[in-house]
Amino acid sequence: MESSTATGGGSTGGGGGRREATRQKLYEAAVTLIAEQGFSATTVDEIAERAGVAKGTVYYNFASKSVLFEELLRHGVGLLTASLREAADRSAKEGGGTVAALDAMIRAGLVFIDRYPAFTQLYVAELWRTNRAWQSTLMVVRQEAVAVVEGVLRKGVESGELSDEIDIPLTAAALVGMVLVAALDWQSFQPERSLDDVHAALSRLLQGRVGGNR
Amino acid sequence: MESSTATGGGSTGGGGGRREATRQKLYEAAVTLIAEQGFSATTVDEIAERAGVAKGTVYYNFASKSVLFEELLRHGVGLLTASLREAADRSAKEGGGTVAALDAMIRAGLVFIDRYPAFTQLYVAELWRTNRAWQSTLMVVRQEAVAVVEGVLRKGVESGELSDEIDIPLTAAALVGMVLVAALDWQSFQPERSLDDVHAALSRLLQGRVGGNR
DNA sequence: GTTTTTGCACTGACCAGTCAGTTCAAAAGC
DNA sequence: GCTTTTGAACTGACTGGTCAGTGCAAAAAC
Repeated sequence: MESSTATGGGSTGGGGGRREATRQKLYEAAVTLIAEQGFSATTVDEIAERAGVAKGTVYYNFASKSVLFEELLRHGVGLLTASLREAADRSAKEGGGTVAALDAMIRAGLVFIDRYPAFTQLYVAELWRTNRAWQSTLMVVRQEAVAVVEGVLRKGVESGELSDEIDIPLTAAALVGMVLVAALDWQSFQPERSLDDVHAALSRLLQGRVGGNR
Repeated sequence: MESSTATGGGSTGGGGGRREATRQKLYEAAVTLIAEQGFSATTVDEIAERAGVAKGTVYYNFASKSVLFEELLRHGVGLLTASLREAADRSAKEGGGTVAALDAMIRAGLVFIDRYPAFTQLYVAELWRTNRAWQSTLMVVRQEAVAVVEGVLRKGVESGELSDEIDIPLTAAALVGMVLVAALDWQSFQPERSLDDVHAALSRLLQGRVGGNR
């Protein structure tokens, strides 16, 4: 269903769907390899080989190795952000309140990581690196994701559900970190656990049933 | 001065001898560079230059680039573990209970990260990578650190202070992640905040004053 | 006199990026 | 219909450069 049509219907660009399919294959190959080995240790030859494509094709489709990587990052974080936002909105519609919304976002985060573990790994590994070409891309993209969480927290404070003592940016970062790290640990070191287990543990922590009042 | 190595500390100039001093300088140079650029993107020549040492000296002191890195990891995580354990023990001696011990460990973690940001960054970036030579080293060393947190949680459950519903390994991972990510975010994106601010935010989260009962 | 460091030339592997050439399906010409 | 042309997509050998690691004689430190 993919490549045979060169017609491309109303799509822009001369080649139609073939090109997009190639790019997709390259993304997929790159994300796994870079997550496993890191950006510098992954060669363009490897990416091309894993995608089943010649090296030249990589450079036909992307200006450089790092441009390929940057577009990968943008695409992936876009997906995550959309997923978080959707979870928050749905929860809001169901009228569960702020804590329910946070909980829904935790679950959405876990589902995302479960589905795209390689991307998550790569994101975490690169996020705090300074001195790299794509650093600014990463910062923008990070802020987008954290902002979704901050938005929910802010609403909670405004509505009086959450104490106005809480530090919104720091708390948002901590929550994101909690989910990220717990999920990566789950994938790497306790893959036998179910998503529900992990969600339950994080939920308990969020709701203060670990260190909390009783 | 700013020494962001996790390798400094303890041994004063006198004890180690000339060779040890050289190794320290190499650790310090390597940790910063690798945190900034990643392992593969950092060259041995760079490390030697930053350490103010000839390239041959690197190979006189370490069998290879990756051996240097592995020893760096072991050393750094050793310091972190010791610091966490000490915080937990001191808190236990003061009789503050489990939550106080967890809180003390959070602070110890923050202090460590504040002192050795480069090491922390590098550790997080490498921790979930598969396929690398030092992967097994990392797993051992990670388990050591998480085990300290798990120990405290376990004690809390046994003494009835914590619900026995909590999932100890997952909760420990989540707590570690929370501290790690919040601290790295603090360093990278909100460096103007004080350690106390960050500690307070995390403390609140731990004690359930965010999503918790009231 | 032994250990450690230096300086530097050298090698062999590896790798990002290039480019001249190939493929093939659709459009144009007949 | 059928041949020819076009050009986007793709190919893979090749280049120029980089880098881990070596070898070694001489200096420095202890």
